[in-house]
Amino acid sequence: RWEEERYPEGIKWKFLEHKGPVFAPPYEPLPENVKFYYDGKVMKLSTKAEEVATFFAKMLDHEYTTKEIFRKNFFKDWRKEMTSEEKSTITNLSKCDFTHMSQYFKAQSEARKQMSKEEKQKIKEENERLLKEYGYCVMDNHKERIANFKIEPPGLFRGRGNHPKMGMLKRRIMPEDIIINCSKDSKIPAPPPGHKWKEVRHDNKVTWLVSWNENIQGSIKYIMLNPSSRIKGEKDWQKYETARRLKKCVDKIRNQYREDWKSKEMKVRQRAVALYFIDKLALRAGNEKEEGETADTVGCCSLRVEHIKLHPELDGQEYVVEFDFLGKDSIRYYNKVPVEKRVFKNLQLFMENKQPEDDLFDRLNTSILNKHLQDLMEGLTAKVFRTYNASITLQQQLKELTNPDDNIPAKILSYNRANRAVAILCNHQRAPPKTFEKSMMNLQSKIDAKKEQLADARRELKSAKADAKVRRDEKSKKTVESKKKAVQRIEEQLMKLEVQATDREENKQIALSTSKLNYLDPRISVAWCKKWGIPIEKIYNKTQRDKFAWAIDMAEEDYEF
DNA sequence: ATGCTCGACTCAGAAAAATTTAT
DNA sequence: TATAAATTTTTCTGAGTCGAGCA
Repeated sequence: RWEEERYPEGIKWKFLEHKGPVFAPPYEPLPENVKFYYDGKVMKLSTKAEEVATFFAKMLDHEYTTKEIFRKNFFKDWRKEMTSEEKSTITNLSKCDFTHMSQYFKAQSEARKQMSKEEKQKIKEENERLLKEYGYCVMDNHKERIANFKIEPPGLFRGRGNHPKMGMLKRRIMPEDIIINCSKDSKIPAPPPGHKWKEVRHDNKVTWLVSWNENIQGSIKYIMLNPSSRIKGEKDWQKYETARRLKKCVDKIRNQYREDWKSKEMKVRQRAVALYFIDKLALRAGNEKEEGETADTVGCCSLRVEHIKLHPELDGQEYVVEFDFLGKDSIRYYNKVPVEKRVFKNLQLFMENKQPEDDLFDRLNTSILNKHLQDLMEGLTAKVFRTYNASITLQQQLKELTNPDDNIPAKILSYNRANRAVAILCNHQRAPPKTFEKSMMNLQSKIDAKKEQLADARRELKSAKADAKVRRDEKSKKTVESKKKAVQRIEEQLMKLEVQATDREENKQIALSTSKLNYLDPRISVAWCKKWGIPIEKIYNKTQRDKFAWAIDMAEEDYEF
């Protein structure tokens, strides 16, 4: 079994064979009748300029294309692709008219939807062929699914939030950009005809199969294995085992940081307050970021004075800290938290004589914090607290919310509520679905209809009972029984709908999947399912069952995180 | 020691695609 | 029963974390 350690320190595999990546399809120029207009006049673009223009045209309905930075970055990069003639003509983006191009793409996608069954089937088969050929590799003795075997196509960079590089051109990746990683004794993948790989290497200290440099941030991108693979699953399992080790010593660590709030050293106090936030609020570590290269977001260690407000008293509570900042992916974190007096006093001290844009923890960074954590427990880092607190919260909430007498849908509602508690803790949010209001109304009208149906069924039952009382024969007794069953069935259906409505309403802006996939020890969920006889499919879909296969056959109903 | 950069990996929500349900 | 709408699942790729290596 792969759960057992089989590799020497740092060695990730002994044998690795794969077919290399799938490249983005080449650009297909627009048909002659699709026009681009500049300053009201038709203009035929060179192929390169046209390709980049289509990227913009395809996004025309998106809010991005109205943003100043997006337009500026796009225009700058687009001009680099133009011929000198085009460059001298096209000098103002506002005079460019992409609407015809945009309409053409909309018509295309409409046509795609209207394709016949046979055509759709053909495309499906082609995708399956591609997956079969390029979607798998052999790592040691297993055939494993590859996560992202397709190279990202060229396009316009879309950052999250207020990203300074939004709209820049993401260039096309060629075989000459690609580094292949595989074992020496494997069949080396062949580059496309007429091309060469940048490099072929044989590094079994890393898990990736393919890498390339990306031109926006200058970072490296990788092709790696699917979460269902041994190499990812084993790592995932280890992550939860580390979090369980933290469970054993978390009380000691908490006592320690509470002591440190009183330390003579500023650095130690800051470390202790930051750790308290990470533990209590499940904040991310907060590495420093290069200014101007990315959106302005922060985590715990990079919090600035402007991100918190101190309220000696607020709404009847003492010592309230009000957090308001943008975290990962520019998701807003807003929270009012009552804290211990010592924490409050320390925060006042840290903020003394500082400007709003100054660091709150000026003597602290993630490296200092993680070094300290390493001393407290082997393998302990800031993110382990998130995993630990998420998993322990799920376990405890499940214990609290599961009612043994509930039916399966009600128990699943309890599960979702426990999951939701974790998502809220971790601040996993989503944009409310576009159709949310409408979908709630539909559900409500279904509930109303069901209620009426129930009332009818009850009336029928009543009259059947009266009838049976008079006639006192077998046949009318049977009628009563069947009417009773009908009422019960409808009651159950109604209840199911009401549960669904509650669940959906509570879930409006909460994203459950991130915590489910990355923070909750799956063995807790598996054990809960076993304990209450809930089919695992009700909790995990196919992908999730594949990812958590290790937990599904490992955990028994008495598993404790 | 310390700080900085880079590489490799995990984690993140949006969007597209597939599937299910309603009409 | 075909089509459209709603919902769920999968894909996509950007955004973090964290440790190693180097000056």
